[in-house]
Amino acid sequence: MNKRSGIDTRIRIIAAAMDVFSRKGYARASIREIAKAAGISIGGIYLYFRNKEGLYLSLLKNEMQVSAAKTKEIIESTKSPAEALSKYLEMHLKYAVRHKELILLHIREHGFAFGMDIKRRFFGEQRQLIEKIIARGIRGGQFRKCDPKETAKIIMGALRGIVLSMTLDDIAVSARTLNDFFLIGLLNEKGGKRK
Amino acid sequence: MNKRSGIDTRIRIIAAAMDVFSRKGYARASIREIAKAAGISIGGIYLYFRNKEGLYLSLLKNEMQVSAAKTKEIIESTKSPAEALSKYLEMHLKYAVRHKELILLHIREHGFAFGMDIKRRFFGEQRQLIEKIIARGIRGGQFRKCDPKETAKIIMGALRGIVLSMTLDDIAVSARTLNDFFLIGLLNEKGGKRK
Amino acid sequence: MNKRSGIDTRIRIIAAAMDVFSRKGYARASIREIAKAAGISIGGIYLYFRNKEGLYLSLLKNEMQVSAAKTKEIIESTKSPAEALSKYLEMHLKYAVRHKELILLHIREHGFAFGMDIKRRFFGEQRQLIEKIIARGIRGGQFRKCDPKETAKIIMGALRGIVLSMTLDDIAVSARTLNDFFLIGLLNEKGGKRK
Amino acid sequence: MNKRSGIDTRIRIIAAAMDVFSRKGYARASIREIAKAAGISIGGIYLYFRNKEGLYLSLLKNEMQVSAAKTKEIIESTKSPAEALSKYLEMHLKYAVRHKELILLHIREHGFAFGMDIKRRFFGEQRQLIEKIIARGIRGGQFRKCDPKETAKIIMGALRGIVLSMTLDDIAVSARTLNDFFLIGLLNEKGGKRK
DNA sequence: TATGAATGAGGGTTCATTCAT
DNA sequence: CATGAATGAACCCTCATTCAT
Repeated sequence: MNKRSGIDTRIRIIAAAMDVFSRKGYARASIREIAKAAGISIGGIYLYFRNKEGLYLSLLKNEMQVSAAKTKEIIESTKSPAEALSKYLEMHLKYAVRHKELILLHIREHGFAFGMDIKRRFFGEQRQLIEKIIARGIRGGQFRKCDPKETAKIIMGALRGIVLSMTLDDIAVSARTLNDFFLIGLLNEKGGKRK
Repeated sequence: MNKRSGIDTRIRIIAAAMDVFSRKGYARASIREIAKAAGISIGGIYLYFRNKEGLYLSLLKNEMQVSAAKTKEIIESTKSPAEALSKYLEMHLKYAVRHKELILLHIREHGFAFGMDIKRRFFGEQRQLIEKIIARGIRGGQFRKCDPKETAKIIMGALRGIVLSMTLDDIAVSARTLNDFFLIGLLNEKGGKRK
Repeated sequence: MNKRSGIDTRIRIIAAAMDVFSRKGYARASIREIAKAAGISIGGIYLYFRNKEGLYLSLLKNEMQVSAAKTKEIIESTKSPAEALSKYLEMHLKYAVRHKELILLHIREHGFAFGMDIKRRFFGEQRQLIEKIIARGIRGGQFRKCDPKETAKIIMGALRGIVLSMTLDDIAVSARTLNDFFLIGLLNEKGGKRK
Repeated sequence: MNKRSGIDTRIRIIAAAMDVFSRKGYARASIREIAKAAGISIGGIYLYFRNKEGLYLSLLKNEMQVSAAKTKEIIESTKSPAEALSKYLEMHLKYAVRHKELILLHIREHGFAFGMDIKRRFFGEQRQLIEKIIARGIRGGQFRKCDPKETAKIIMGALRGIVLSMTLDDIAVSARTLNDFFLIGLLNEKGGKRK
């Protein structure tokens, strides 16, 4: 009945899909429910997305683009490696608190036939960013000597796990404690005093 | 083809279920496929398990019991807190490498309506073990002062995430690096040299 | 073949369900068969009825509403108690002839977990109507003295049984004979000559 | 484990089947449950009965034979037609009270593909007995003139219905009231006083 | 663009029946 | 005689997808 721009409708579908997918997971979410949540007809969904898989993929791409952009911006605008790392951790923690379910969704559906490549590329890029920060920190003498690649992997994984635990086990982790944990092991003694 | 011992059949079903659940996740796994993989008829499954949920739960309980027993044994047979923590990390890492898919399965299905209580209890117990080790380490002066509970949470979460990353992203993490990362932040300077 | 009005489809499903349920009984009737008989797909049934039980209940409610309305109208438009009873018997007999299978269905499924309350209420109401007629007849001196409630129960039951026998045993009972049988026993000697 | 005579086992199966069929109806009764109730294995049932249908048929035949014999005996041992009819009604009423569920079972499963012929024959025979009594009563001047066949049909049907109502609607009907209802209409004025 | 009735494959589950022991 | 594990067809139901309107 209401004339709405196609763009608007598309956005509303994605928002609805996020909600439903997050609550139910991919398999248990139904197009019917997404359509209802989006205030559109079942068939309407298929005007904007090829199929359920396509809808999920759109979601995923969207999320990761936004996240990647935010990450890049934050990191590039910060000089000190320690501070950059701190900010990176903080950002992910804040994001996790706000988007618990979405994070859980993507982790759950990881290993899913489709979307794997997208996720792998995203995590790969994120890891390289961390790697660069660490390498920079070592070169500048702020961080102790270690393999930047290995350490980046561990940091990425550990962060992911902590965020996951917060979501799954309803555990609160303070940004401060998290920061301590990640940085104390990294910082050189002399530079060991956090800002 | 007919007539096999009940125990044997039960084991074969569980093995098949592990395989299929791990590859597909709970929702996408079908009893039909599990039955075929187990070389049994559809109805046969229901002679050994009440339903799909019961089958999954059996898997879960089994896994967690074994894992809990192993953990306890390892930790209790070790004196030094640092060493105990090291062994704990190493055990989980080894286990993760061997049971990638199963770990992914349980993480995926965490937050699932059923099985939640089992998982929460298991993780709770594991966390308490770590907590005790840390507290012991602090009392003994080997670990720096920190909140044992908070730190245990972080270690548990981080370890889970690293194991997850190894599985999802096909990333290898050496036990040595992992150990460094977790312990350096924890050890006091004087005890800072790893064994 | 595609696209028919929703109302039309609903009616066709109910008709098909009546047919199949009547021939097979509730448990042995399959949704597949009803769908085929209605010229609709399996899933189509579920667009109009919540489930098999809901479909049966719809049938039941429909039938009983129509029947109750007809009964009330007939009885209220008749002055003489004897005549009212006659008409009531006649109506049920005629109805039974036309809807053999449906009657059998409802009798069969009586005592069924669901629908019990609906049926009990319906039969209760019908019995009260008969009770009133009898009481009126006794007060007016047309019927011999007897317990109206007891007698109403017996008449209701007897009628149900006769209708059932007609259906099950393929026996024809003339309205005239039935009338004689039920009324001669009730009328006083003076009123013993039927109208 | 226990050695039991085949006959004994057969009887126990039939008793168990009566119980389960009565409570659940044919379709919803499971061989598994009957076997358990009979204290025998699933396969054991099939040593005594060809299949589920055969088991039900055996039950049916058994019931009807016993019932037919009892009926015949009672009626033939009674001289007065009115008394014979009274006794017939009383017997069925008593039987109905004791075997509610079984009666319901047979009515429910009437119209069932198999067993139809058995039931029809049984009811036919019973009706002929009533017919003979009525004819005898008319010839002897105790009963008013009426069509014996028609009336027998109605009596049989009515009785069945009343018994059914007692079962389904949990309604109690006293033998006395029933007797009055059936006989008063039949008796001539002069013979109007029941024994 | 938008609708929603219709489709039908495929899901979990049950259960009469068979058969090696 | 007796067992009960095993079978597989058939059940009810869901849901992604299509298409006439």
